[in-house]
Amino acid sequence: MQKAIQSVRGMRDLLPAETPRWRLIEDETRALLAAFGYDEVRLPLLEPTTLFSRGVGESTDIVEKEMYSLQDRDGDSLTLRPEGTAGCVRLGLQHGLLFNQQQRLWYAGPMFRYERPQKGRYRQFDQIGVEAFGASDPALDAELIQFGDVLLRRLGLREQVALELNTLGSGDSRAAHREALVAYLTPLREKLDADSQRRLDRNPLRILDSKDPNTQALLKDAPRLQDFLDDASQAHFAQLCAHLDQIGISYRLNPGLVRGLDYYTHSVFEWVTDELGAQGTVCAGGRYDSLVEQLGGRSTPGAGFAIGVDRLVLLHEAVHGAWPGPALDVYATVAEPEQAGAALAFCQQLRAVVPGLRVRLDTAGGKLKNQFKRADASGARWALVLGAEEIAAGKATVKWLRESQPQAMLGLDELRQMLTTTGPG
RNA sequence: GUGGGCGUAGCUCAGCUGGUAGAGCUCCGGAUUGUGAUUCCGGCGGUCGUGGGUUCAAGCCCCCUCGUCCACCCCA
Repeated sequence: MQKAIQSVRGMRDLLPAETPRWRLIEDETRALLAAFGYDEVRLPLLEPTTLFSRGVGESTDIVEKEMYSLQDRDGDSLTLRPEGTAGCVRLGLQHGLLFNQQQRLWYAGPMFRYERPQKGRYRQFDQIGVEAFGASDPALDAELIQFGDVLLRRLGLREQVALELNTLGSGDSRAAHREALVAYLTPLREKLDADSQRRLDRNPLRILDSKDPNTQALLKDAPRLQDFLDDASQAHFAQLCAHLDQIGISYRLNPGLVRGLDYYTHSVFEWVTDELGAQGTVCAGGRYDSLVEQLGGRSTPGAGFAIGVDRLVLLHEAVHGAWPGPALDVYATVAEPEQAGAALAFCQQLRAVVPGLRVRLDTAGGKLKNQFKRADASGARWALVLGAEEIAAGKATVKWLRESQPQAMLGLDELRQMLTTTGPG
């Protein structure tokens, strides 16, 4: 025996028992996106590496150590997309969709980051990205949050998820605060915990969120981002909060909420649950007014968020448990191998006459007893027997597997009648 | 990248102080010539994750390594 080949670490297979739950979440999201007037785009999985180093930020964890990069045959550096926003902006610029226009776009598919896998975190993971361009009004930020609220309600997950909100202010105010923070902390460097010492160079904002009590004590008099917000930034955020109040969406202000991607400005938000362990962020996003310019376009405001499909699936499973029902309505058995051809024909006639009916024909053969065992295990509501007698009469024997109803031999028309008038089981 | 838990049949797991690898479920056959979910009988199924070491003897002890899960970090 050859050594069995396994899937790549952190890249999962989805088995038949799980895919219906995925489809439920994908279908609900797609329907809601249509209802909000969003248009679908499809993006390549592979992009030029520079798109991400320029878009996401040179010194972010994603770019520094998590990208799957490879050399193309002509020496160009390509990267498996670690997130979707940069690619979506690239698409908009390349096709002239952004300048002086309003665009509402969405896309779905896998993203790739080289991280240590754990619950809710995988090297290939699925996102549905929602992006809106051309509007700087906080009403857009509010609508993106409203979308998340409605989606979570539709999935029956709203009670398990809370909204966290923060503002980073304009690019200028963010930079000024960062400078002041670094100036304040640098003399204290030796007293910080190890993680925060590293953050001091990379992402000082995150130090504010340190779990180390010693570090927290040192931060008591640290410069606060709020004090650096200019009037316009403050007004923008106040307006967003007012909108949310008006549509009845409650939120928790979290000054420690700092998105790890460099492109965020003004509002940032996360939908968070505590039912998934450490990786509890189920959707997250914010405004990125300077990203388009950073990627070479005319300055265009934008905002968006990403839905972590893997995590929504996990949460749905944790909250709603077993799901869904059986995948079959009818399981057809064949008495002897000689009747297989006629059975193939009969099953297809049945599918044709009853649209949507799910009919599986047993092709494993063997004793009728075993075919019935499989019929039972399949979850189907009815079993059919196709044998010499039935074929000769152009009929099939129908047996109810879940209810006590008499077994009967019926023709195609009677069968259609019975199956279409029987309510859902 | 760091830390901890776990790797024994297709699945869930037992396996004592080192002494001939087990159970339940699944699957197949039979009791029942063409009828499941209950019962009874029988059967298939294992390089004990991999490689090395200690020992008369290793699933068990030691070392390496791989995989997996959870956490840190970070993020969807």
